[in-house]
Amino acid sequence: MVRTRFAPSPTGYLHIGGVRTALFNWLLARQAGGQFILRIDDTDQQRNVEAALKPILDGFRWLGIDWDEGPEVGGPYEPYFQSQRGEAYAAAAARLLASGHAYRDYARPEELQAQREEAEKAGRTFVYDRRWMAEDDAAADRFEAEGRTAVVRLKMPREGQCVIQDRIRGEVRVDWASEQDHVVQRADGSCLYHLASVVDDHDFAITHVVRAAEHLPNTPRQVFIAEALGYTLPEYAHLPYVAEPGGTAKLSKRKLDKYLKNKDFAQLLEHGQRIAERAHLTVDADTFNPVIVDFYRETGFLPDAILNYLLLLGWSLDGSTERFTRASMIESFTLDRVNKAPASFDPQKMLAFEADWMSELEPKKKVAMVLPYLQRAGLVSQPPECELSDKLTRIVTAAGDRIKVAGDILDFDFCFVSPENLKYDEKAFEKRIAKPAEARPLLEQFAARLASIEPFVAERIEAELKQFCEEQDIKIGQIIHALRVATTGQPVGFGMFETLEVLGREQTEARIRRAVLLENSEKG
RNA sequence: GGCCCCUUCGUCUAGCGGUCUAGGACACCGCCCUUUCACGGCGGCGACACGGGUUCGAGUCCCGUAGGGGUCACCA
Repeated sequence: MVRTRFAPSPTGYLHIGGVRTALFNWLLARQAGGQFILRIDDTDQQRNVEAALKPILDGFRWLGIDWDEGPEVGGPYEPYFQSQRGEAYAAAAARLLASGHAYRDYARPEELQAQREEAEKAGRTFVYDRRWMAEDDAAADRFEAEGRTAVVRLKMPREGQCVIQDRIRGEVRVDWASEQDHVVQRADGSCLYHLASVVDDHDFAITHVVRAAEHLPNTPRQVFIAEALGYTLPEYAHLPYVAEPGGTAKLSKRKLDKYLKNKDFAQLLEHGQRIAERAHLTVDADTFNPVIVDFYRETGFLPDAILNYLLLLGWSLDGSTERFTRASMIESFTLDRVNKAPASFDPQKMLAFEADWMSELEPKKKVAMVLPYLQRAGLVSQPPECELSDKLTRIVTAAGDRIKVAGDILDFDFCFVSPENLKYDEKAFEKRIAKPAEARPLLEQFAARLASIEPFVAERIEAELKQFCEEQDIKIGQIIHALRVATTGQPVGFGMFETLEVLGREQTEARIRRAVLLENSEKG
């Protein structure tokens, strides 16, 4: 049986690095037919755990990373909130005390701090001399008479080594002497994270502790606690962390300013912001960025693409397989092929995976993804008219790879506005319509021929325009750019004939006539 | 600073002593396709951090050096 867990603190957002850690845990459990558990590390007792947890659970749900036990679904080891398991931790602390693996310590924080600074000044490693350790009740009484209160501290070994067998790093050895007598229980009886974590992993029957490498230095003390409590150690696997774009430092949500200096990161963010703005999304400036999962959901990424990208950040099957579906990643994932070195987050490659997955999405699904953006932008009525889905299918098909994320549909907003509301790109209008002397007459003449195109479909439109060019003895390039600007307002877009078909005969004609009559000053 | 971890193209990586004049992907640069922008096709640029060993032979094993990172709480 394999049981893995991901243990988020309720912080109000789901970090992309956290998703990768969760993904690896999830993969391991799914592949073995085991369980993936979500445990909430809220020993810090925040005010509004529920609200801070929601974005995290929503994020996992959206990504399709489902948990077998945890918040909302419960499970045989309820509760899964550390804040509700204080008694279990306190009992463990008592056992540690009883067995002599921990002691009551009456030091005041400032006293220890002073010792610490002194040691640092003298250039030696701080080792607590256990001056305020109470080994018996008499000592405890004496300290209490001084008005001191006790915390429970681990009585760490001061010789020998802790040997950790890590599934990714191999054997890691640390001298016990370099460890501190960590506090595991406060004077008020509440317990600290390391004790809680070890107790939970044991009580929840976790078999594999797969977590970020930053926890590696914490592992000796956890091993000490687990062994003192007589627990069987779980398998440990410390993942290299996800590094910042273009760098090697750990990706953090608090260093956005720095990441903005990375061109690719800034570009991705701007891409998202443009979508948010046009779709009138109310986004939280604090969490709307490529480090946080919400960003991808709100701009219309595919969960499969994100998972695929994250899977390959620090793991590979071989030198060439890039594309993984959920099923294939569950089948192929193994811990021993996880890399040891940090992998830097590459916004461009993330987008490349997204584009790839999007290109294989059937039109029907694309339409469904894209529709909410048009509705929020106020470009289509709500509920949509029945012809709309047909129109959207044609747009989405014609747009093809140009729609990388669902929100990109708003690049084609010109399909949905009335001729008088069409906005023209100024430079394009100047270059293609205002300046060339032949543009307006050609447009007018072609507009006159629209009526004869039957049916009004791309193929027929193309034939008609080509014939028109032949008659006029011009190259197609001499009119098509003007035609594009006149009908879409844009210098670029998808196929011209598909565009006109989508717009329809009346719209096409009305737009050409408006463009022809338009003075430069009123392109608005 | 102590302790721990890491080190192949700009980035993600393949490589588990000879098949490596180091392979793939993203990015970048050309060319082709083309009504624009994309897509696509073809080609190009581009890396074993350094120094010692071991070995007939090292990207691959060992030891140093350098660099990078993580961590050192009555936070999680």
